[in-house]
Amino acid sequence: MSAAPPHPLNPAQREAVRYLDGPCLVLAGAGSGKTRVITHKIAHLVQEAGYAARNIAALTFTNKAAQEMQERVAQLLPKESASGLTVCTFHALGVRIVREEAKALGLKPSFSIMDADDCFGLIQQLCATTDKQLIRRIQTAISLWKNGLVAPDDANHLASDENEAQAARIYRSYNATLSAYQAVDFDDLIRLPAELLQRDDEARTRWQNRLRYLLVDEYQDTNACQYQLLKLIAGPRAAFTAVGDDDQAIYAWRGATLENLRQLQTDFAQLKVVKLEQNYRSSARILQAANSLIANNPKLFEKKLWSEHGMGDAIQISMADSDEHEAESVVIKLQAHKFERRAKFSDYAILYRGNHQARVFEQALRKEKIPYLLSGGQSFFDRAEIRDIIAYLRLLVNQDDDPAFIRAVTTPKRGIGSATLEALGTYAGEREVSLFTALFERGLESRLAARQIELLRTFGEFINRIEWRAQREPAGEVLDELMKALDYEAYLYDGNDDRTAQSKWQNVLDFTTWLKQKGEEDENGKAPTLLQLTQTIALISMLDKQEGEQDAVRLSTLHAAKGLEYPHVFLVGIEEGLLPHKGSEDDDLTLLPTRIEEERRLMYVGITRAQRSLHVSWCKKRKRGRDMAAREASRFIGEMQLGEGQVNAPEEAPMSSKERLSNLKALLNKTM
DNA sequence: CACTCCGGGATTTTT
DNA sequence: TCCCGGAGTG
Repeated sequence: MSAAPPHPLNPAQREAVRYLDGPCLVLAGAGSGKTRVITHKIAHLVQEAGYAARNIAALTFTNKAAQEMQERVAQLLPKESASGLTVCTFHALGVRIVREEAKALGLKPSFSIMDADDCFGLIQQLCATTDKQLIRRIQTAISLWKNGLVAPDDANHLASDENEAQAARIYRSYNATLSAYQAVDFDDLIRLPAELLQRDDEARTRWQNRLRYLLVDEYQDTNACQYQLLKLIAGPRAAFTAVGDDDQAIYAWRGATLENLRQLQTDFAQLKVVKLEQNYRSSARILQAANSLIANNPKLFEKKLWSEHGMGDAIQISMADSDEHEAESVVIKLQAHKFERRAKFSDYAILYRGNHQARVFEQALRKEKIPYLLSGGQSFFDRAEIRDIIAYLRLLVNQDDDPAFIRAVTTPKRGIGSATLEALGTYAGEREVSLFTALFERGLESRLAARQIELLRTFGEFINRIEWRAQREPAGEVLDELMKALDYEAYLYDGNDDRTAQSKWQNVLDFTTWLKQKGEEDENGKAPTLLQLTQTIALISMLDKQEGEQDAVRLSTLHAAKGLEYPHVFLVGIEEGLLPHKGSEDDDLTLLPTRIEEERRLMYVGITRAQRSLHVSWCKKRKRGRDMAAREASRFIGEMQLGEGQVNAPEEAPMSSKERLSNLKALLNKTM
């Protein structure tokens, strides 16, 4: 995803952009300019093919990708002709459809969107257990079922053991509870539109006429449900372009299925396949290694990346004595390399399999006072203070949203505790109404002390008053008033030390500022309502103040590095058991028989992030309990087929720092 | 009986 | 880092 290169589209790219006679699959190798193809194709559709921008939708998986695409389209198309263009995530399109078709789906337009935490809590309630492992397992099972278009009944039928049967039962009541809350989960945002368009001819035609051309990014990451939705919207005209790379499919564990790539060919016999094989990112040697590695996977489509860049630097493989030694050694090499190349810290990335592996590298970098950025990090919208506010927003929009009610009514503390809520919950359950509705009912008065009733109703009336205002005033101002009325700032200072309270309050202010700004801006000139804002917020995870400018080494998981590129890459911990990860062997009774292949693709993704230099390392021993366990180099290192002269000799370990330095010097001489 | 403290272990993550 | 579980303490 580099900035648009100065050269014109290459022949394959041009073909992909211009082909409009039917469905089109673009197999875009790593670094082959896929974003460029999508953005140019949008421009082509508008400027050459006579499509109105409002009839075109480009779908991505992340907000970040959508934003980047949006920006790059803006560089190609004048603002007027891009007006009404849809560039958003699958889920954002889903919200739009669910909102407009709410009635047909049995939902109020003010439905809530539950995030993973809410759903976790919900499942916890339903199976009345505190076993987090179990809850998580059920949660992922439900998600996989939904993504695979498996209904609760089917899940029950397919259940092979009691555990699965239990999960299937919970799946059913989970859906029922969501309906009662007037809420949907993330998976429903795709599933509900897909089911609706399947059964409702009129709605289907309407959306088919509205979105007359679809472009799908990262097609290899789509799940069955998303493919279904795509097919339904594309309809018989099948006017779409899917862009993806089967070699970079690394999300099978999340429900994505390469089956969708295969099926594209069977579902659309007239499918045009265009391969983008010229890579604009990496040196030839890096591509050779990547090609050799991935050649070990069975091929869906034959594809071989090449580049016009020179051979470039030798790929380095090194072995370290321990994970600490590996970190130290990587940091030393990085410093020397940076000095030698006069590079910036931000030219370097250290990539690993699991988040926990970052720790030793953080320590080593800190010791050397090297600035670094840790990818991932907790999402802005997951912070407690932000979730508090969002709970209020959700409650203002949808009073049936019980999870939001519970969070709001207990934050800040207003003398309503678990006992009161339990009584309220029992009563609401009997009456089959939401907690909010129940609190105003006379029948509740026999169940709770007068004092508790009073507290609850005070809260209820408070929400009603704000809601009344929220319907006629801008969201940002209502929110300011709300914060003041809650004395939320004082609440933060009450429960935290000054420093954290201050930063939390700052987050709240950032959030309200952001919300106010969102409340104004709108390409069509009309401000989004509180309802729209609240539903949008649910889909945004990261506040996109990506500090891309900072000169700092990037630390990232291989998964999170997908789509990014760095001049110099260190792949660390490349050992059997870690990559491929243990438990990825094919032999056990996993649902997916292709785990090793996915691990290999993960390695492939790692290698192809590198532009100029690649450094692969592994540890001979790694801390395991009290002592060190022996480890082996990953089979993937061998599969890279590095010839003589392409690899520097593995560094011997253990070494003293002195030895290491002299070794390093030798290494440097060799490379120069 | 409950709470805290320490040590060990760890897939991957978005919406 | 974070989370979980076991042991030790009040």
